[in-house]
Amino acid sequence: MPQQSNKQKLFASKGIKSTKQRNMVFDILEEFETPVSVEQIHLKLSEVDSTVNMSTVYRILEVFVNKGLVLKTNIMGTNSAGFILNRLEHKHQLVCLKCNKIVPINKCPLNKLEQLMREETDFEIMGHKLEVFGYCPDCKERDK
Amino acid sequence: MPQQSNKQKLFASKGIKSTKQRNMVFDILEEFETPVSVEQIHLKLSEVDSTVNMSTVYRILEVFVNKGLVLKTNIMGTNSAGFILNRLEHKHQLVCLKCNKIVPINKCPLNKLEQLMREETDFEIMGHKLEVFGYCPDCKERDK
DNA sequence: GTAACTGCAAACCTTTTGCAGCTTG
DNA sequence: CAAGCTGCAAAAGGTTTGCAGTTAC
Repeated sequence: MPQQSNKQKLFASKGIKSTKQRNMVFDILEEFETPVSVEQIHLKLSEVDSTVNMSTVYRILEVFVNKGLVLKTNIMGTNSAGFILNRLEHKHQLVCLKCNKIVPINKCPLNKLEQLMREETDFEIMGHKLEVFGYCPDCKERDK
Repeated sequence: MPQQSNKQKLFASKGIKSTKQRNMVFDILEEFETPVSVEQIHLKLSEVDSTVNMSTVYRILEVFVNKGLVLKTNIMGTNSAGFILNRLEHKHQLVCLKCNKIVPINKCPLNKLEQLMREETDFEIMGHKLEVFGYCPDCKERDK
């Protein structure tokens, strides 16, 4: 099973001990292309194993973030954190400030910018997050 | 005093009633170029008027956000919201995932992208937020 | 076998809310 | 004056932590 072994290699390469819980959380993260809340992850986990504790999820995500496997952002319109796998490719979002509707953006002019910044600042760049704010057609009309 | 009157005009144009507290919060926001937490705002307020309540600050910021005067994001590495004036010009940041060091980015290739999105999605676009994540030179070395 | 991970329960911090009194236009 | 804003105190929501028991290497 090469899938399995890829994940194990990834964990090993980052110095992350492999546990049942960490494997499950990672699998869940792989299913999503937009940021997921801890609650969502915990809920999905519960379907398979209802003994896994919320604080365990928090701790696992903290490890993943520190090792660069996952990016932590926040979920628009809430006070909770959102977590997303730090894939090489990525998605951007256009977010309505009023109704929180989300429209994906399919263009990304930032790869060149990243390269430029790498050279200028000597940061090791892991990824980026772009959010564009505005009012969607519906809210735009309703409000004025 | 033309400054003052500009602010009043801005409030009026958005249908925001002018109060002592709102004026003070707005003035504080003007001092910052990166997102500020509610606590920071409340602290600064206290220096001038220690009777202003935290919940008032929250409610004022909510109004400002709903009227498009202010953008709500989050402060990296914390669980608290960050607020920043929705200026026409804006700044971007390069954030170290490890030590949370922040380096400003002086290039923004996104104005064209905004225009493009406006046409494609019919959103009324108010602004955008770009965060680039990585490890700063110091942390990059320290860790591997 | 040992260091690291997990579950549980409690603590902590941030944000929201109901209500009574006060301010602004 | 009326509508809307504010202060206070309490509740709600999200996240972190200490500890004892368990698991991965």
